[in-house]
Amino acid sequence: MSAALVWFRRDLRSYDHAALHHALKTHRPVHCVFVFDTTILDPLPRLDRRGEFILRAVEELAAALRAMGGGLIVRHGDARVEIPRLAAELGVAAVFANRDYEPGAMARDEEVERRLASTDFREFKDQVIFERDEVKTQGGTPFSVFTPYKNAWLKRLDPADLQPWPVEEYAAHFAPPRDDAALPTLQQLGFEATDLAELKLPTGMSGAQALFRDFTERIDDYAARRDFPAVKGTSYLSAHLRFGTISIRQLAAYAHAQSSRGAATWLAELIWRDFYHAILWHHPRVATQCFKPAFDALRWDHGPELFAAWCAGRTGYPLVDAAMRQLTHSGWMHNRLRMVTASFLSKDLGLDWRQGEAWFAEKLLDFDLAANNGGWQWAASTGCDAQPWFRIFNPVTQSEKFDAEGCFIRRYVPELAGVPQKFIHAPWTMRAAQQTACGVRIGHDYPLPVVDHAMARTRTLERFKAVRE
DNA sequence: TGAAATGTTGGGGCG
DNA sequence: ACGCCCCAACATTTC
Repeated sequence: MSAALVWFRRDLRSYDHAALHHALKTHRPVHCVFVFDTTILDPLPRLDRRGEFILRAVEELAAALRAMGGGLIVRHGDARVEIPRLAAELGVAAVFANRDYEPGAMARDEEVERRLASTDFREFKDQVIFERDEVKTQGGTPFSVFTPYKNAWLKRLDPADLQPWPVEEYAAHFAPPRDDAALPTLQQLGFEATDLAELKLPTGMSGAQALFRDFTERIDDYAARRDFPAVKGTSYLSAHLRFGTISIRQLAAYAHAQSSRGAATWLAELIWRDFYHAILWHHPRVATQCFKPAFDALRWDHGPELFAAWCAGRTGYPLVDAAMRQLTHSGWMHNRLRMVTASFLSKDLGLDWRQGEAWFAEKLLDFDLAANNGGWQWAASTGCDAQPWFRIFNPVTQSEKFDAEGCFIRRYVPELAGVPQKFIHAPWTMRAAQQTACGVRIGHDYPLPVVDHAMARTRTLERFKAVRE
């Protein structure tokens, strides 16, 4: 048996791991490596929480591999250079990795494969249940509408698709730990300490499992509770799915085995994730352009001050502002609010969805290009199976429906803490005396609405009418 | 995974 | 008793 190298990327776990399983099964000894990739990390802000989240996950991964008799080699540099160099140094016959579907990652992997020369580069499906063109229409074309995709996905699903890829039983094939496995510090990676610990977001595989265990107690209520940001209704697993500290097969298998409406609804969300990954793989152009080319002609407004107000959570619409502050404060935003704020940016402020997409990409701990892009194009009505362009969220109505008592608003917009429920969704409708009574001056302590929704709606309808068909 | 505009219906007040 | 109006409640259509 020849030696192999398993390259960890967005699959930071030591169980149910396709590349690790296949490497261990067919090679010996098997080395493991993680590269803190400077081409990815260096452009991030110094206070980005992802540096620490990844470091914590890699620490736990290294410990778990050591516990099985292996180890994790760690490099800090350009993966396109580090991986071929390490493969040559170790004299491995093959490099194993789990497939990544982002255009940039695919280009990187192709470059690595070229530089590996005679060393095999083997990639595996791991981060989704069905990848690329595995789910297609009867005519063999890719789906561009979710519901038929989901139906075909469910029909195609076989228990084998949800089986874990075992690791531990092949532990004897691990190469023993080397002496160059020391982890860099956060500072050496170029990041400053963040508030990740204060946020109490569980990290690593163990943190992911703890979150999942907690969610299994609530999954049956998911359908009924998921839309209310003040309620603990969602799984809070998104960042862990992003970095692979939990296995998609473990989650999908659990959800599929349940019979509740909540579990079925949550499984549909996991299928959305597969769907958007397939869309990005089939249509890499969506990363920078509208899925529907006709909408590339949309003339978005130029409004740097409006964009700044949106980012800062100072638009004057309480639910939008609470959501934007939740994002900055915690690196996460409730999914209902991702729709509300995305709709507000593109339909109320009239700004290019790519501006909002970029802000989310910078701020979200769970940022994933495929899902983020898909969600933004859905909200902006430029995407596949997007919401119709004339379907425009009313930020006040959404607030009344999904944060009726204003609990969520008051949590993130303390200026409005004293505003009575009757006015919490539209505080500018209070008379001066009422504002004084509840301790806030609208336009002074908290902004007046930066746009009028009714007028903005009319403008958006005109904007889209100009380019429809 | 909307909301607004418009249309319809039916109960109650009233002359 | 009856027609008329008002308007809430619901349904449909339009964007």
